[in-house]
Amino acid sequence: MQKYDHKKIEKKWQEQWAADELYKTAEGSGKPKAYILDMFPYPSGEGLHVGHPKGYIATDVYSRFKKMNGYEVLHPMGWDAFGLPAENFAIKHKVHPRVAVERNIENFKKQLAHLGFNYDWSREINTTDPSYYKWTQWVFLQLFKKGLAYESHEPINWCPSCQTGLANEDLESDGTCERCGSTVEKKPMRQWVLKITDYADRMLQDLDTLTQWPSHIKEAQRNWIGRSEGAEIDFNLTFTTHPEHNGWRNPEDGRPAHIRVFTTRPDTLFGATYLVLAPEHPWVRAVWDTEHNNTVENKDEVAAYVVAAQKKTEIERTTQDKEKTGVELMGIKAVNPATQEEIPVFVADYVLAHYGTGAIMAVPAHDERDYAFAQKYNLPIVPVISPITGVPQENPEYRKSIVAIVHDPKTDTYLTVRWKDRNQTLFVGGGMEDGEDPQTTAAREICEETRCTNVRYVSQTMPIRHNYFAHSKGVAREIDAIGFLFELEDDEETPQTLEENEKEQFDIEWHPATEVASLIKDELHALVWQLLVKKEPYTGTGLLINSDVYTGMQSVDAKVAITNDVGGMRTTTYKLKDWVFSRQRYWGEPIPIIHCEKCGAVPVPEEDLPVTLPEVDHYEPTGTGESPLADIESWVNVTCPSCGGAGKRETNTMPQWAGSSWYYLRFVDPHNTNALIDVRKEKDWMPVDVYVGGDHAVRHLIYARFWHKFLYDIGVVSTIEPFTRLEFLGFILAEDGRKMSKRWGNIINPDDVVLQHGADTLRVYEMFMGPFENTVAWSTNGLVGAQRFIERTWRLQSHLTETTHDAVTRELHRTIRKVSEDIEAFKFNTSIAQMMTFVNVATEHGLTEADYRTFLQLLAPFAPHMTEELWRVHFGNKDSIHASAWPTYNEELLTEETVVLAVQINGKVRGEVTVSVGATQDDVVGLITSDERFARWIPNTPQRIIFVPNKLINMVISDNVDK
RNA sequence: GCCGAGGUGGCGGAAUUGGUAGACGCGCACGACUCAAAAUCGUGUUCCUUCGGGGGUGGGGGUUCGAUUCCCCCCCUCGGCACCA
Repeated sequence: MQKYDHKKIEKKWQEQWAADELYKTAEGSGKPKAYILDMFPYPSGEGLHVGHPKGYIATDVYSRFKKMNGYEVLHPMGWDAFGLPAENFAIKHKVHPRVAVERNIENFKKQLAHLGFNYDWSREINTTDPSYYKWTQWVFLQLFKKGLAYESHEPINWCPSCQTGLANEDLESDGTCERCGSTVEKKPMRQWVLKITDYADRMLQDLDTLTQWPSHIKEAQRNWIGRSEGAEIDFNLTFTTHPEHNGWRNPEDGRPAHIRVFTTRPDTLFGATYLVLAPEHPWVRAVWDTEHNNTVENKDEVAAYVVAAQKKTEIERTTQDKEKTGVELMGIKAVNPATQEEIPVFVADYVLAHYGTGAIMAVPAHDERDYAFAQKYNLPIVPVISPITGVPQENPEYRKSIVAIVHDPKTDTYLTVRWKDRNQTLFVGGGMEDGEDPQTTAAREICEETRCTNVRYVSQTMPIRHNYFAHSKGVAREIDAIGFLFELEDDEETPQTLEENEKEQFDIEWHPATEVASLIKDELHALVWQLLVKKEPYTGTGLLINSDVYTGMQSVDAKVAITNDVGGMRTTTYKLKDWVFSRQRYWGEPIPIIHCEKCGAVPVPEEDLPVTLPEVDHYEPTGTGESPLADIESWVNVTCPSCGGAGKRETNTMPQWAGSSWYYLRFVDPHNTNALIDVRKEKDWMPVDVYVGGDHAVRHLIYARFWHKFLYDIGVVSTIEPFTRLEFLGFILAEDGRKMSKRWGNIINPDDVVLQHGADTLRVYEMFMGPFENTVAWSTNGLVGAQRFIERTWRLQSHLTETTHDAVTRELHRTIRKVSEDIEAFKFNTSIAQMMTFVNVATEHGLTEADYRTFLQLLAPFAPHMTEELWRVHFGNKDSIHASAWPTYNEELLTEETVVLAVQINGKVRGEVTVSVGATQDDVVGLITSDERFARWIPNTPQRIIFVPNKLINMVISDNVDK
C-alpha cells in the first residue's frame, strides 16, 4: 500500500472532473432541484485566507450530498467586483480597475480550484461585465418607471476621504465611514434615491414566512427597519410678542402656522408641556428667512445654537447623552390641542431631524429624555398615566392601599420588611381604612410595623393599579396604591424593637440603596422605588389621569380616541430611510438616465442598454462632488431620447450593493440576452434553497429582499422571498485568537495548507472545527488531527476482511444515519465525529470491501479527492464516486442484542449491568439483588423502584436521603 | 439601556420528549516499534481523595426517584440596535 500522496492525487482528479464536466447543471433533468448558493465574494487584491473558504466548503459538501441523493444541483459562483474597495485598490496600485479586478478574479479562481469545489463554472458571472450590468441598469429603469427611483436634494452623508455620498447603511454606528473610518459630513447634493421605505412593511411582515432563517438575522432586520406606530399631531402657534401674526395663514394650504409632531404616545397628550424641534427643522430655519422672521426675540441665540449643532459631528451629538441642551424660541408658543394651554417651544439637538417629523411633543412625566430636559430647564412635569402592574385576575377583591419607603438620612439606608412565611422582602405596606386619607394610612402603617413615630413626608406617587393573587388569603386582588417616601427626623434613633409575636412574622431591616434594588422583587414595590427614590419617569402604559374626559381610559384606547379628537393622523414611521443610490465615483454601473433641459430626467431606452463605462484617463474622484465621468464630454453629451434635443448623461454611478441585489437570479439563466431571467427557468430553480454567508448579512439581505419583492411586483420572479433557508457562517480567527489581518501578520493562506496537508484535510478540518455558525480560532494541531483521520481512512485498505463483523456493520449503519441527518442540518462537526468513530471500530475489527466502499461514499462530500482515488483506482469503479447513489441504512441493523443498563441507588450511579434488550424490571431486580457489588448499597428493601427499559434502574431505599 | 445568541475538562466541542455528563478531535503522560528520531500503533487522561468515596455543566434557589436539559432570580461573554419620541 502506498502512502496517500495528496499532491498528485488531488490535482489529477480536479483535472479529470473538469474534463468530464461532472458539475455541469442540467436543465429539465426531471430530478428535484436544489439551488445552493454562497454569498459571492468581492475579489480583493489580498487573496483568500483560510477563513474565506469555510462557507464554500460547507456548500460544496452539501451540494455533493444532495447530488448523491438524486437532486439536480445548481451550485454556481461569481464575482461582486464593482465598488469603492476595487477602485481604491486600483488607484493605489496605478492600474485600471478592470485590469485589477481581472487579475484578482484569476487569483481567487486559482485558489478556489485547489480546494476541489464543484462549481458549475459555465455559469460564472461578474457584476462588472456589461452583459451583466445591462440588467442591473434595467432593474433601475423599472424602478424609475414605477416612481421608486427619484432625485433628491436632501443633505446626504458625504465621506471627504472617499469623496462620495454614502447611504445610511454605509456608516458605522458612530457615524464614521465604514470603508475608511473618516468622519462623515452632511452635504446637500443631488442624489438618486430608491424608495425602499415603500417595501418596509412587507419586508417586516414576510420575515415571519422565513422559518428557516436564524432568528438573530431576522431580529437584526427588524431592528434595521425599525417600524414604530404612532400619530402625527398638529400644534398651532401663537406669537406672544407679535400678536399681529396670530391670524396668519399659510397662503399655500390656508392653514394657520403650526408644528406637526410625531409621537408613539398620543395617550400622553395632556402631559405635553413643551415642544422640541430638531435644529434642522424647517420651522427653525423659518426663524430668519420667512415672513415670521421678526417673531422670535432671541433670533441670534437660536441661530448660534443651530450653527453649533450643525458643526457637531454625528459622533459628538450621539455620544453626548449625559447633558441635554436647547434654546427656547422666545416669542412663540404652541397650543396644546388637548388642554388649549400655551406651551413653550424649544430647539434641542436631542431631537433628530430625520426621524418622524423632526419635532416632538415633550411629555416629561413619561419619557426619560424629556424628563431630563425638563429637570434642567425647570419645565412643568404633569403625570397623565397611572401605571398598571401585574396581570388582571377574574373577580378581584378591590382595596385601596399604600406603599411607604422610609429613608434614614443619618445612615443613608432604607427600611425593608422581610416576611418570614413568604420569604419576601417589601417596603412597609397596608390597606386603607374607611375614611382615612392615604398619608395617614402610610404613617400609621409605618408606626405599626416598625415603631418609628417621627417620620416626615417627602413625596408621593400617582395612584398605581396593581393586580395580584394573594396566596395567603386565596383571593385575587385589584388594588389602587399610592407610594410614599418618608424620612426619619434627625433626632430619632434608628428603631429596631419589635414585639415577640411580630418577630415571628417579619424582620425589619435597613439597607443602603444599592442593596434595596436587588431585594425588592415585588412589581408594585419596585415601581414605587423607581419613581420616588431613583426619580425615573414612568414610561409604560396604564390608566389615564389628569386628562379631562379621557381620565380612567386605558392607554391603548386613549391613543385612538385622543388622536381622532384633536384631528391627528395615525401613522407609521421607520428607522429605515430611502436608499441613497448614487456614488460620485467611476467604478460602478452608470445610472441609465439622460438629463434634458426640456424633458427633465429621461430614462435611457431599454434597447440602448447597457450604458457602458467609458474608458478614461483619470478615474480618481474629482472631489467636486461630480463623478469622474462628468469630464468625458463625448460620453456625457447625447441626444435626448424623448425630444431629440441636447441631453447629458447622468454621471453618477450605482453603489456596490446594486449588482449583488439580484445576482442569484442571473445564475439561473446567465447568458440570456433577451431578459434578466427566463420565466420558465425562474420557476424551475427559484427560490434559492440554501443560502450561506456571514458578515454583511443584514444590509445585503435587506437590499436583495427589497429588489426581489419589486421584481415580484413587476412579474419577473414568482416568489415573494428569494432565500428559503439561510445558514449563518461563523468566522475563523487566527491561532492567536485575533482576526486574521495583515496588520497582525497572522494570516494563514489556504494555498500553503493545501500544499502541506492537502485539500481534503483542510476541508475536513474546517468542517470539524466546531458548530458551523460558531467563530473558532484556527489550530494547526487540529488540522493535523484531520490529516490523521484522512490517512487512517486510506490505510483501511490493509484492514480488509472476508466476513463482516457485527460491531462494524452496526457502526456503519449508525454512521449512514448520523451523517445523512447531520449534513442536512449543517451539523458537519458531529457527522465527522461519527465517521471517526467508525474508522476506529473498523481499524480494530477489520471491514469488508463492501462496507469500505459504503463508508467512502459517506466521506466523499468532505474528502472528494481521496475517496475518488480509492473508489476508482482501488475498487475499479468506472464512474465517479460523486455520481454514485447515497447509501441507505437498515433500521434493524442499528439495534444490539444486549444493552448496558445503569444501576442507580437513591439516584446515584453505583454501577451497571449488561442485560438483553427488553429485559423486564423483575429480571433486572433479580440480577442486582444477587450481585454482591450492589449488596452494600441495599441494606433493606427498596421503597420504590424506577425502571426505564434498556436505560436504567433506580432503587430508592429511602426517600429522605440527603434531605 | 433594548433585542438576540450563548456560558460544559488544559483546548475545540458532544449529549436536551428529564435517565450513566464529557462522544469525537487536539494536547498531555506512559508503553510498543526504532541504534535514534519522526511517523504509526496501544493504554490512560473532569476535579478532589485518607482509595471507602465525594464534588462537578457560569452563580443561587425550586420541581423531581433523577436536572447540562424544566421553572424563578442573578452574573458574565459575544452579536445587532441605540437621544428613533
